[in-house]
Amino acid sequence: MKLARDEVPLGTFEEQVMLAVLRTASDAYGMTVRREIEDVTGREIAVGAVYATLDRLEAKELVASKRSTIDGVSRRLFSITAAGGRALAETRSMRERLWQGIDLRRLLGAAG
Amino acid sequence: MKLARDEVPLGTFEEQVMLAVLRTASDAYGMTVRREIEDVTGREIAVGAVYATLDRLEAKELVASKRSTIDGVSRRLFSITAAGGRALAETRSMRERLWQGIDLRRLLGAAG
DNA sequence: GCCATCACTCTACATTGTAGAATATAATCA
DNA sequence: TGATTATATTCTACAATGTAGAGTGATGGC
Repeated sequence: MKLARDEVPLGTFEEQVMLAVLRTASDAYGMTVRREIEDVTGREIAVGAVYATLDRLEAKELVASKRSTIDGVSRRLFSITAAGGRALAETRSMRERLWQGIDLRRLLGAAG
Repeated sequence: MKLARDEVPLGTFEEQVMLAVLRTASDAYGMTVRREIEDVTGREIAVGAVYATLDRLEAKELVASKRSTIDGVSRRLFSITAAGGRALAETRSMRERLWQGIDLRRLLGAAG
């Protein structure tokens, strides 16, 4: 039971959330992150899913948050930490090595 | 509680397992799939993790298996189904859209 | 028969993914 | 002013996925 949190790639949704934070840049808070994922992936996301994941990512220090009030509306703005950036990079390169050499077209063509 | 199993992208490990099945091609069974993931990603994988995931993928009909005896040794050979291929493709394109426009280099450089 | 190998199954539990109701705060307006 | 609407977040509960390690069964050599 070692749980080397390092080396373990990000979960699918964790990665989506982190990427959405990056994409919404300085305006990354719960609602915009959710909308961004919905827009880009085309599937519906529950609010709770976003915040729960954001909380867990923050606990692992892969994202950071700070309160910010704009136009009288209080928001929790998120950003990616250095460790978060590394986790994203590792997750991606690990996956790229696995996809290496796989012919997606043939995969779909073969069995339809 | 609709659970549209479609549209939901594959989990990180599910994807790794499916890719390893493709990579080991006609020799894809528990042990080789495990070894393949370990070799390519560089991290240790428990046998149980592989089989549990393979079983769940089979239940969702994303992979199929059949018994085969070679040199007196019985093995459960796995292959990717058509639906499995589509799931892989969808998972990948969904992710690619999210990564679109993100500068990994800058991401790592900025905060190190 | 006993031991070592190889492949797989089972059990149990931790982490991640998800839904939806509840709460909080400010803006609007009859 | 207090009901109403809109926005943002928190909370609760549970399902699905990820993981470890012990257990089982078959085979082959000694």
